[in-house]
Amino acid sequence: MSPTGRRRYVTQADVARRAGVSRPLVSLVMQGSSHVSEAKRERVLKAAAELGYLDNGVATSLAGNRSRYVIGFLAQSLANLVFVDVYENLAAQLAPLGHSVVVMQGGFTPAEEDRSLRNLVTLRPDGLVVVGYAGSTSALGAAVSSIPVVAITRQIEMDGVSWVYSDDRLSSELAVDHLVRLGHRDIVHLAMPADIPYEERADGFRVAMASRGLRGRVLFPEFSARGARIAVEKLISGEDLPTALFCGNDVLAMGALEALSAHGLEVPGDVSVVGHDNTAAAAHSGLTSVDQHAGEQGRIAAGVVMRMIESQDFPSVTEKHRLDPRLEIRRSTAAPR
Amino acid sequence: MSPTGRRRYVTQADVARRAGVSRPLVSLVMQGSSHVSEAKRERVLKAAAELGYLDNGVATSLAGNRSRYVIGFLAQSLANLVFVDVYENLAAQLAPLGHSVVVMQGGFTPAEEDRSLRNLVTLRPDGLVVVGYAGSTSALGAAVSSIPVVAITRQIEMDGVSWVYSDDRLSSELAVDHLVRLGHRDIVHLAMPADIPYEERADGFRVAMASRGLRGRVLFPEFSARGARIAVEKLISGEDLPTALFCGNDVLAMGALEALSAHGLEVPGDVSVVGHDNTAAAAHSGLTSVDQHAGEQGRIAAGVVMRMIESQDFPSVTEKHRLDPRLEIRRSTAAPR
DNA sequence: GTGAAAGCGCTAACAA
DNA sequence: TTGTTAGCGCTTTCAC
Repeated sequence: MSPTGRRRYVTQADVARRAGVSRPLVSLVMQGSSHVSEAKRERVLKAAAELGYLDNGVATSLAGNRSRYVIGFLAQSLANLVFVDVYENLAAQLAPLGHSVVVMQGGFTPAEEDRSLRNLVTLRPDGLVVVGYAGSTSALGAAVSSIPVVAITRQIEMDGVSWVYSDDRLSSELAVDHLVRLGHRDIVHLAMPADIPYEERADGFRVAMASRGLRGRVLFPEFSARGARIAVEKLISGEDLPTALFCGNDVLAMGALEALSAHGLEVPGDVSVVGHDNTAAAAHSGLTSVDQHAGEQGRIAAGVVMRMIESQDFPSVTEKHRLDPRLEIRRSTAAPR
Repeated sequence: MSPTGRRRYVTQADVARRAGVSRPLVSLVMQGSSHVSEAKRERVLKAAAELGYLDNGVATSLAGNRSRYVIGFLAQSLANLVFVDVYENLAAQLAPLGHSVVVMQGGFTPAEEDRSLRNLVTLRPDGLVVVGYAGSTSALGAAVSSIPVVAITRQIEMDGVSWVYSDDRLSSELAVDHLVRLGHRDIVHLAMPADIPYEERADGFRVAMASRGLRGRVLFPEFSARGARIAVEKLISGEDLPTALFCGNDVLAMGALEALSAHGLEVPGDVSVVGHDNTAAAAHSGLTSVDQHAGEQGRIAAGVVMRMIESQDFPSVTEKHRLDPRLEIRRSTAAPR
């Protein structure tokens, strides 16, 4: 025990001593090098097991390891299941290869996102995946100058940044098309905040409505289920209720459903509701929702980071992937009365 | 650019050169030491900003920094909002102090949990918070021998491990008491899997029922909303439906609600349903649910890790916190018909 | 208040 | 196949 009371982890030096070999030899064994005699390899492995050796990724990283990567994952919010979906698929793809992904939550303000990004970069990950990034591009630029970055959900045009993106304008087009075909003409869009970069969802809605000769109303509630609930309650009490609601994401849609049911209004009888992201919440509540293939985006991102990390001439090589969303129709949408 | 195409991050040496000071002086400034002249401090800060210096937590950690901690957070599942709730409160508590928390997802099998734990420990965090830990205690022991660990949701009696725990037996007692008072006598418990350590929830249910002279049935569905749905469908088709369902957590409860509504059964008219964790999902669907104060657990854990890290004689000092859950009553429960 | 020197645990040339 | 020697970027004595 050291003076501070902290115990030391077992190091490769400890293992080497016990196995009666040199220190670097232990390193070779740990990296799975094939240039080690079977006898020594076994001695080293045995000693390591006996001592309870746990490799020190910090030292490894400092020394410049190039075999097991750690990927940083910056999620705007962990409370939103789409992001978790992306993460799980990304991690599942990378884990079998021996790489790990560490997560940090950003936030909804650029300041929070910047702070989290810095904290994450401090760990010197070999690559970065950001999803729903709302931070400053300058902060991203600083990271990018040294490691590969892939942005999900945003098309960030920057040297060294790849992106995987589901077409948000098409999302809105799909939702509007579905509702209009059912016979709706008065549709309100509960949008994501304008300051976090999902403006294409709202723009797409306006365009989709306009192209059909309809005028769509766009509301910007506070970004939470509660905010959506309040916004919808205002519509109800103002007798300004449309026949359909298209929500920027499922979280907002949940709030809308709550408000509607609290006021005795039926879905889809009185109001049809469409969400976005097709999360578990949507499935549970029978919500029609736009699916942006979050899992697939995570899987694609895994491939992209790996290729970027191993590319000989980063940051000049970037990839851009655009996916087409699709609509999952459930019982929350029907023809208006 | 190095031969591999990777650019180098700006180091303190670069900053020192530019500011015309020695290398260690930059280190002092970065740590906010007060033993630096104002003039040099400014020169250093200016140079750092111009160069875009980002501190290297890896090197810092290796060198044995003791001022900004990184806490590892191992969550069984990020798709379960209770865990996210714990994380957010923990992080919110630590962030203002300059510490950061990195997240890794474990899993539902000991093997997965062990692997994630190792990956996390590899980053050499200054402390560890595990929630819903289902891994082997030996793997935990290896980590624990060097850093403070606090377990949430589990009472792990081990040297160097503190815990924060909401009384799971009481949870079941609260749920059963509520339902029995309403007049229910036939209650089924959809339990969490027996192999991940939540057996106290099921045990508590059995005890609570027995003490009232009732025999409670306990089912172990596959651990997912889908598993619960299938289990409840089986009850329905077997005409074996109780008047009330107490679910091990809200995810299972969501599945139960789905199955019920799919078969035209009313909640609470035909069946009352109680969940556990009082997540956003419960709030959205009007589900009565046991609240285990997840946020509060996260906040407490933050204090505990900090005290343990700064304790002079870790691992001898551990703390144990037990909370009393409470029942949040919503519209999913009522007297049986 | 500031600089010089040593070392954290590991990997990567290079020799042997 | 193995050992030797440096050095990653930082903090920390310890002198000055």
